[in-house]
Amino acid sequence: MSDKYHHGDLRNALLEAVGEIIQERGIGAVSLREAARRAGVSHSAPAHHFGDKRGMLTAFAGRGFEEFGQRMQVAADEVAEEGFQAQLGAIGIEYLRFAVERRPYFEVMFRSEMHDNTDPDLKTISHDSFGVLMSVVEAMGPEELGGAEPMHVAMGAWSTVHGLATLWLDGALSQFTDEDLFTLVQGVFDARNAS
Amino acid sequence: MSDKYHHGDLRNALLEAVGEIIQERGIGAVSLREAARRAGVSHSAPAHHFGDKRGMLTAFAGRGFEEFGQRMQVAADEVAEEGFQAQLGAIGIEYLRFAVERRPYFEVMFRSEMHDNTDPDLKTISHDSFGVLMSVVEAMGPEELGGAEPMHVAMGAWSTVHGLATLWLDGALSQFTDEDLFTLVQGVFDARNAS
DNA sequence: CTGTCAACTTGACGCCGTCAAGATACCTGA
DNA sequence: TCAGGTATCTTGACGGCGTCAAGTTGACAG
Repeated sequence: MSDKYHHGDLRNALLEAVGEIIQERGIGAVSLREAARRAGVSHSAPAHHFGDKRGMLTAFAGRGFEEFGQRMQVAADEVAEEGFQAQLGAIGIEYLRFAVERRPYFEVMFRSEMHDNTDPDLKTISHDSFGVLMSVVEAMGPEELGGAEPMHVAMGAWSTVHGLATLWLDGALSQFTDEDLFTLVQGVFDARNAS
Repeated sequence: MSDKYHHGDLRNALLEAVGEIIQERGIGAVSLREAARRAGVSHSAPAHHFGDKRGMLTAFAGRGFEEFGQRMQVAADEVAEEGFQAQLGAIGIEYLRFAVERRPYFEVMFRSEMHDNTDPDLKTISHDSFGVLMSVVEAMGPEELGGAEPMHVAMGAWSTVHGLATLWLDGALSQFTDEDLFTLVQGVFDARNAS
């Protein structure tokens, strides 16, 4: 399969390569030609599968959102019996865990200039991811919400973990280790519930 | 001055050009050569002032943090007599306002691969910006903090507004208008204080 | 076996960042 | 005043990049 003229699974191989490149050399090092090189094909083979660079990263982001959405759903389901606050906490922790463990996906997913955020498939799947959080909040009663709008509670939770994730990935929290990040988010959650 | 061999103020002109490029064509369109073109100099003139592309964006980020820190300080000072919660709110609003109004700066400031975040000057000035928020939180008494760690409260506030800002800039909140963004953050703050 | 079509290659174009070498203007000091 | 040095900017080159056009290969249906 490796020395065939037709690769057989080039599309997947290229997306795998994109992940490796980001992991090894950062998001700035991603190129169609480097991905092609790693997949063992010619420099313009990727264009036939993705159109252009943006198309390739859009497909990559789609893959990321797929795994992301599943992990959010699993995290929420696992603690469903422990109440809504536990679910929000679990989603938040899993959000950060995804950002750290799957950094290549996360970076492309939330960098609008990297992909085509008007792509219908991408819009659908990214919207679904947010739906996991939103459905938890919408299931909460007025007493759990403290009388606040569900949307405001959801956006507050989402913004906080997203902010922590991006600040950490951008090195703004270099004072903290990986370990610290999770004790930090727990502390932030606790501080919030306390006030 | 415009047709002199020596530009006279090239460094500033280039940084201005960078801002224009990002505003007009996005952060992906920034290049040393385009900045040079807009400043009316040859393609490799920028290298003499900034070393390389990363150096130019590091200087640009430094400019951004300078304005950013001043605005945070002014925002905190203006409502100093209204209490700590008012100060936190004012800082948060100003944070978002800066992200929206000065998007070119904000994007480069918080994209680690764009600049050199080991640069001593940049580290100092970005650390000072966070100091504005930190000093407000540290001035709060245990009753205002609800018994929580000051660092946790500060990180919670910072993460939330930073998350909102980046999500908005990345188009993840395309459902909301500019106007909505500020009513949204107010709603998020209110929802938090209510619970 | 043959025609068709998708998958991939080859080669070219202009833009990019970077480097080396050269040209120009300012500026100090005698 | 002017000579030399230095900072500033130009010119030209290199390889890597994204993209496009045209050609080649191989699978597969009839």
